[in-house]
Amino acid sequence: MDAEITGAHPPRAELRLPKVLAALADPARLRAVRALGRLGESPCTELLHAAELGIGRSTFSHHQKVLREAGILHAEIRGAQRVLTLRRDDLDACFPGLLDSVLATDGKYLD
Amino acid sequence: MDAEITGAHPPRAELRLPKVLAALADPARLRAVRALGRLGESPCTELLHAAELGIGRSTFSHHQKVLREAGILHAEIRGAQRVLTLRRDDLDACFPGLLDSVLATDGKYLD
DNA sequence: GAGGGTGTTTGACGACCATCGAACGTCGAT
DNA sequence: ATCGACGTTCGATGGTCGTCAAACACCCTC
Repeated sequence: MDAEITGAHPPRAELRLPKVLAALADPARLRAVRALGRLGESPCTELLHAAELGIGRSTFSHHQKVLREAGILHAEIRGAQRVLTLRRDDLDACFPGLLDSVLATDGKYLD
Repeated sequence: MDAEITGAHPPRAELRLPKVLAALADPARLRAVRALGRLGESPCTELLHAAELGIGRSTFSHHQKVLREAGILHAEIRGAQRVLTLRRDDLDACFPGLLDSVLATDGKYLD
């Protein structure tokens, strides 16, 4: 049965800018978010490969948790896998222009 | 004689998004940047008080250095004090919309 | 129900970070 | 020359972070 990850997603009113910025500040997480922005949605392992992060599964799991707890992405259990999506509506409501800016930034300014 | 702080300000082409985000992710630095956005320009001590950071001078000096090395602000020696300004043009050129978003975010999403 | 794929959790380790106080250098004014 | 305001630098401390490997839990399929 499909299900939410209860308790792990902060509601919109509890999003905080410093936490969001800190979550986006790590190069691996930033690449994952930008890849997810292109893909629309993606299971963890698929995103791990698509973003070419060069890190292990457990480390990615940690990053995914940080992004989730910052309110940046949403995880939904679908069958055997967790499908990740960006929380575009909530981010745009709280921090207008921030996500668009991060997704649109030229790749030459990444590393 | 008035002077630049040579060597401490990265040129526009060397700005990096993870570094900028990391610099903005600290609550004290974020408040300082937002206060500086309101003031336009400000000497260190004045900004330290205007932003109500609750930290000492040496700690503020450290934060100012982090922001400067990330390319977020510019420091100019004017007489006995350092006058700080945001590098709006460079930030807007590299990360369109980012600074505006950070400055415009509602204060209720800060802490 | 056995097996393979998927992702999490735990413990550990090294690196980095925010903070402070004290000492220092510099500038303008007295 | 001395003084006070301004800001930096240094060393130390306590906390947080990114990474990994190993072990675990879950789900789907055969």
